[in-house]
Amino acid sequence: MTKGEETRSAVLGEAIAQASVVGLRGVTIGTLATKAGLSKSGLFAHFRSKESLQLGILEEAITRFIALVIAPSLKEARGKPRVAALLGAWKRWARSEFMPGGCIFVSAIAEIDDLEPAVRARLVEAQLDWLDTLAQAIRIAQDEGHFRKDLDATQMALEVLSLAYGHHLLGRLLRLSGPGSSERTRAPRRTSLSPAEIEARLDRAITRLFRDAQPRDAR
Amino acid sequence: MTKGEETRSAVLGEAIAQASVVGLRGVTIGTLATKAGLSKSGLFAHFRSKESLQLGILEEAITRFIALVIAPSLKEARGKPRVAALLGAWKRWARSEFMPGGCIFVSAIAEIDDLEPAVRARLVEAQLDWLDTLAQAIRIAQDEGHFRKDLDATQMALEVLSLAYGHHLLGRLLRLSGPGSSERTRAPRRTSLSPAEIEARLDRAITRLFRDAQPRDAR
DNA sequence: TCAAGAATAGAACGACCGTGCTTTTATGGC
DNA sequence: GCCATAAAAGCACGGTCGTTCTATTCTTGA
Repeated sequence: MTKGEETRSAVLGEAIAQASVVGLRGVTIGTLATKAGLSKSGLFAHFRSKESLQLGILEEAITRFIALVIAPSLKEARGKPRVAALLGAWKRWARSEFMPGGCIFVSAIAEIDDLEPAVRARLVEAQLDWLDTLAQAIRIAQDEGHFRKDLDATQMALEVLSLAYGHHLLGRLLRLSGPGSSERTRAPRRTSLSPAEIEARLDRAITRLFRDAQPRDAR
Repeated sequence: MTKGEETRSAVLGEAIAQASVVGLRGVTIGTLATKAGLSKSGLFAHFRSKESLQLGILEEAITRFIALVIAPSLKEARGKPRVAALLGAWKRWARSEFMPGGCIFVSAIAEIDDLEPAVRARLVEAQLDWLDTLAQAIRIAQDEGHFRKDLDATQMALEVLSLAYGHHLLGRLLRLSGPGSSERTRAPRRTSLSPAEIEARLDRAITRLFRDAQPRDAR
């Protein structure tokens, strides 16, 4: 790998971290350059525009997603184990140390309205692929007899992904509201919810989904 | 209402629309002033800092949320009807015409990492209140015998909200990927998903949740 | 080893950001 | 209808944004 490619990929690593926190739009060339130990123009030379930088970040994230989530799971046994592996890998992905702000795709989807059209299109493509992968794994699980035949695989994939994304959002909401929050006075007997709680409850929800998806005679 | 209060609230209305699209952080004083037909400094005088503007936007959104979602639903009959009303009102809320970018809270939660601490704290407070309201309504439904006694109300509230937020994100992801997207070639037989589809599937998921929550003898 | 070319730095640009200060204009109670 | 006061505009500031152009330093293959 040539020197240029090397720094470019190092920059993208930093950029992913930054984007996961402040969003794709919030990644600033100046700040990114400083963090990466480059001058603004030195960094800029690698990407010839901000849009192309954003596309580069997204592409790098997609590559890592495939390597860390999709590929290992596809090596698992067909059927329920593979579906479970996909979800387990995603949960690990969502708290990867290289994305301190959580899953970069969730952030990007939330800010989709003001993304450059090309970036938005690529994001949609990637998410549809991911959804399709999930649905396909579920269909295979149906064929294997692990899940009910009359199950709607698309529906289940969508539910499971929604639960994951929703819990991810809510978990981060609480993670960043530590004991420093001004007044703990009000709100007397409030629903107990810590980030760890939320993760456990996501597990519970998915477990229930899986149980419901099993053939009747297996329940 | 004095003139100042009048324009202030008009500005906040515009600001909510803007924030739902570009996020709280993306709301710029200059752009907002232009949209509202004011000069930058004229608008700035109403809020003495950007942080206080953001807090004002959030507070106004919370007020509207209570008026449009919480209050009407609490007038519904105790039990399942009230829970259903809350969810129905939320779905209407999420596509209110005054929030062209979708639910402002979902956007805000996604960008929570880089919100001013005070704004973040208020957002957390509001979301916990909302979650609590939902859980409480579910508990009442249990007392009324509409839902199983051994149900975990917090768990169900979290699941339902996660599904709503997750579907909201994914629905918007597709809504903004109209027929203009460059290449429709690849990805041959892809899972059929339009925004309307997604909303219908959210309904299906919630219906299933409700059915599972009913006492066994009612199923 | 040395030159060709890649990689980076430096300085500058116009535009917009949030925020103060001063001045002008509109409002509303007497 | 006048006038104290509220509301809005005008203007200027230091900073940062993305981007361009030029100059310098480093890589690398013959």
